[in-house]
Amino acid sequence: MADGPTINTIAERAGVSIASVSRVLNGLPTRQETVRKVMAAADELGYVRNAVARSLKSRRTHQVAFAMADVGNPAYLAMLRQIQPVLKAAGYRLVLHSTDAVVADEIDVLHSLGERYVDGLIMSPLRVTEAHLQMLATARAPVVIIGSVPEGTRVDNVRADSRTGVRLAVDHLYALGRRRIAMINGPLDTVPGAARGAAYREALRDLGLPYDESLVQIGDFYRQEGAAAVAALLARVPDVDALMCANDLIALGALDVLRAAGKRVPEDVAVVGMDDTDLAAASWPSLTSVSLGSAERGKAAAELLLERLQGDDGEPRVVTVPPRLAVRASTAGADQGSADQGSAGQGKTGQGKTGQGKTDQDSADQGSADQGRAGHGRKEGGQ
Amino acid sequence: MADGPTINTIAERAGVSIASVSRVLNGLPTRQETVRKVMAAADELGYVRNAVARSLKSRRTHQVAFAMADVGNPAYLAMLRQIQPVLKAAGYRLVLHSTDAVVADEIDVLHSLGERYVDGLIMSPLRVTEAHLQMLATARAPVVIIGSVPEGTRVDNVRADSRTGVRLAVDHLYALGRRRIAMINGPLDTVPGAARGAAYREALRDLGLPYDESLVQIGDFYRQEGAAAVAALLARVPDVDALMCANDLIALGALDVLRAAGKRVPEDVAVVGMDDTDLAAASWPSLTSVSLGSAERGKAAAELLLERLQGDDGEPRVVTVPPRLAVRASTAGADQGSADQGSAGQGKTGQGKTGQGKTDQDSADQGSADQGRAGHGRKEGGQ
DNA sequence: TTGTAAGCGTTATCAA
DNA sequence: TTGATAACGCTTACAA
Repeated sequence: MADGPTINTIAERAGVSIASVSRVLNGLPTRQETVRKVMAAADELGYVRNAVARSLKSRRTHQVAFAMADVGNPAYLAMLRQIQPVLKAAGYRLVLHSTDAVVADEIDVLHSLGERYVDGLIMSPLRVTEAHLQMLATARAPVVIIGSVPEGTRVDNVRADSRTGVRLAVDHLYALGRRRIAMINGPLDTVPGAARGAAYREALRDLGLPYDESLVQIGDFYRQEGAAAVAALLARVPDVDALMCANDLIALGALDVLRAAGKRVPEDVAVVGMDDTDLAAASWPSLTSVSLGSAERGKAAAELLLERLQGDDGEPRVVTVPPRLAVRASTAGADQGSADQGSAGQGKTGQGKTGQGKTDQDSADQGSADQGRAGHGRKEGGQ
Repeated sequence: MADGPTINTIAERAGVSIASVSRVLNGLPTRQETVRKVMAAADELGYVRNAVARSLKSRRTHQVAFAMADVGNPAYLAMLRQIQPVLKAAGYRLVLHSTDAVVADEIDVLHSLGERYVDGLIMSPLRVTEAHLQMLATARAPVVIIGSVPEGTRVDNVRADSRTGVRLAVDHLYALGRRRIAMINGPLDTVPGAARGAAYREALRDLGLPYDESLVQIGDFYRQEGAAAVAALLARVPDVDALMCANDLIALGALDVLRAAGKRVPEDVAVVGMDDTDLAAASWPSLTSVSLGSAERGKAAAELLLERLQGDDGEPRVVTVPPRLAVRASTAGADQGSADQGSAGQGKTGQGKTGQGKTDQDSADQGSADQGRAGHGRKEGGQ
C-alpha cells in the first residue's frame, strides 16, 4: 500500500523530463533510447497511471453510472447483466446506484452528475416526476432513461410495452379456449398496475369478451398478496378458467392457492405471469410468463449511451422493446417440464441468458457451484 | 450539458478569491457577508463540486469496487445486495466489476488498484492462485477477499463453511429417519465440488453410516445435468430415500426427475439443495436448502473494508459465516406450502425488500425472503 | 526529440 | 478574515 510512483518518480529514475515520460506512456513519437529508459524505470517501480489525474485533465472518467431502483429486483438485475458487458467492452467502468425507488434519491443521482465522476448515466426510475424532468433538462452528462417518459421529453429512452404484453397473454389464453379470464393485479395507483389493468380491459374488448368486474382482483405485487387475491377471487368466481397475473410473484401465489384448492393447472385454470423471471422456469408447473424484455432494454440503453459518449448529439431517440410470451406448462398442458416451448413475440430471443446455456436458468445459479471449475483443491469452507 | 461552473466562476461572480469560495464551501470560518455572496453565486450558477478534482487533491475517491465472478449468479448478487447499502450509508460509491471467473481479469482488477480510482476493493475470486497472492501482497489499496485464502495470507477475508453446511443437511435427513442418503454433486475438480463431496463422506462417517459409492453421483451444477444424474442414480438405486444436492439447480433437476418417476417428495425421497437461492422458495414443493450465507458474507466484507478505509491497519482478519438450513417442504412433509418453516440459524427475516414495492419489476421477488437474516458472522480476530 | 510550463478544479499553507 | 500560491498527477502546447 506504499504510495505509488508518479511520472515524476519515473522521470527522475530515468533521467528525463516528465513530458518525455508522458510521451512514452502514451506512445507518442520518442527516441528509442528514451523509450527504453522510461519503460525500464516504469517497470522497476511498478508504475500505474493515476486515473484520477488523467480524468481531471481529459475531462473523461471512463465511468458510467447505472441507477437501478432496487438491487434485489430480478428485472433490474437482468438489465444490469446486459449493461455490464457492453460497457466493459467499450472500456467503461460501471458505477452502481440503488435508489430504492425513492424519488429524492433519483434526483440526487441526477444532480450528482455535476460532480463529473461519470461520463454518463443510465437510469431506470419507477415513475418520472416533474422533478425528474427538470433535472433531465439540465443534466450535466448524457442520460438514458429505461422506462417511458412524457411525449416530447428531450432524453433518450428505452421502453417496454406492457400493453402489448398483456394482450399477448390474454390472446394466448383465449386461443386456448378460456373465456373466464381473470386479472390479478397490483395496486392501480402504480404505473404498471394501471397500465396492465387498462391493457387487460382493452384486450378483452378487442376479443369481444365482456369486461366483468368480478373477474378483477387487486392485491399487491407479492406472492402472499397474490395468493390472498386469488383466494378471494376463487371464492367469488369458482368457475374461473384462467388467471392473468400482473407479475410472476403473484402467479406463484396463485399456483399455491390453486393447488390447495384442488384445481389442476392448466386443465382447470391456466395461469400466466409477467416479467419472465428465473422463478417462472423454476416453479412447478413451470409458469407461462410475459417477458417485457428487461435484458434487451438494458442492452439497448447501454448502446444508446455509448453512442452519446462517442459524440453523437443528434435528436433524442426512443427505443421500444417488444414483449415476448414464454409459454410453459401453466398454460400449455402438454409438456409439464420446465423448458420454454416457444414464444409468441418476435422470433429470436436476442441476448437471453449469458453462458453457453446449460439448463434454462443457465448461469442462474452456478450457485456456489461456480466457485471454481478446474479448481484444485484449495479448501473452501473455513476452519 | 453546458460546461459547469467551477470555483473560479463563483469567485469572479462573488467578487472574492477562490480560496474564500473553497472555505465557504467547506464550512470553514468565514465572514458572514462573504458566505452570503458565495452561496448566492453558487446557487445562481448551479455549482456542484467536481469530484475528480477533489479526489486528486484529497487522494480519496469515495469509491469502492466489488469484483464479482459473474453478475448473473444469485450467490454473488446476494452479496451485492448487502454490500451496496453498507457502502452507500458510509458515503461510498460502488464500482462493479464482473470478471467472468477469469483469473487474468481478476489479476487485472487487482492491478488496476494502482490507478487509484477506488479507495478499496472487495473481491470474490473463484479460486486463489499464486498470481492472486502476489498481487494481494502488493495491492495499492485495502482489499477484502470473500472466500478462503491460504493460511497466513495477509489479507482480510470472509469465508463460508460448506463443510458444516453439508453436515447440517445430512444430519437433518438422518433425523428424519433417512438412511439411504445419496449425494448428487458437481465436478470434483471444482472447489465446491471437492469440499462438498468430502463433507458428505465425513458427515456419514460421524453418523455411523457406511459410505456407499453407488449413492454418489457426479454431474454438473445445472438443472439438466442434475436431472440426468438423478435419473442415473435412480436406475441404480431405486430405493434411495434422500438426495443431498450440491446446489439448488441440481435439486430442481432432481425434483423434475422424481416427479416424472412417480416418487413423492418428501414421502418417498427427501431432497435438499444448497445455496438457498430464490428458486428454492419458488419451487414446488419448496426446497429445503443450505444457505452458505452469501448475504452475510457480503455484509461482513463491506464492513471489514470500511474499517480499513477508516484507518484501521491492524492484523488481517478472518470472518467465517455459519451456514444455515432453511427447512421447507421437500423434506418437511407437513406444510406443502412455500414459506420457510423455520431455519436452523437465527430467526427474523431482517431487511427484506425496500420501498413500497409497487410497480412491476418492483420487487419482483421477495422470493428470497430470507436473504437478509441479521447474520452475525463471528469474527475470529487476527490469527 | 526533448524540456519548460501552463493548466484541469480543488484544498491548504502562509502571509498580509 | 482574506488572497496569493503551491501542490495533487497528468497531458499538451510551445520552445529550444
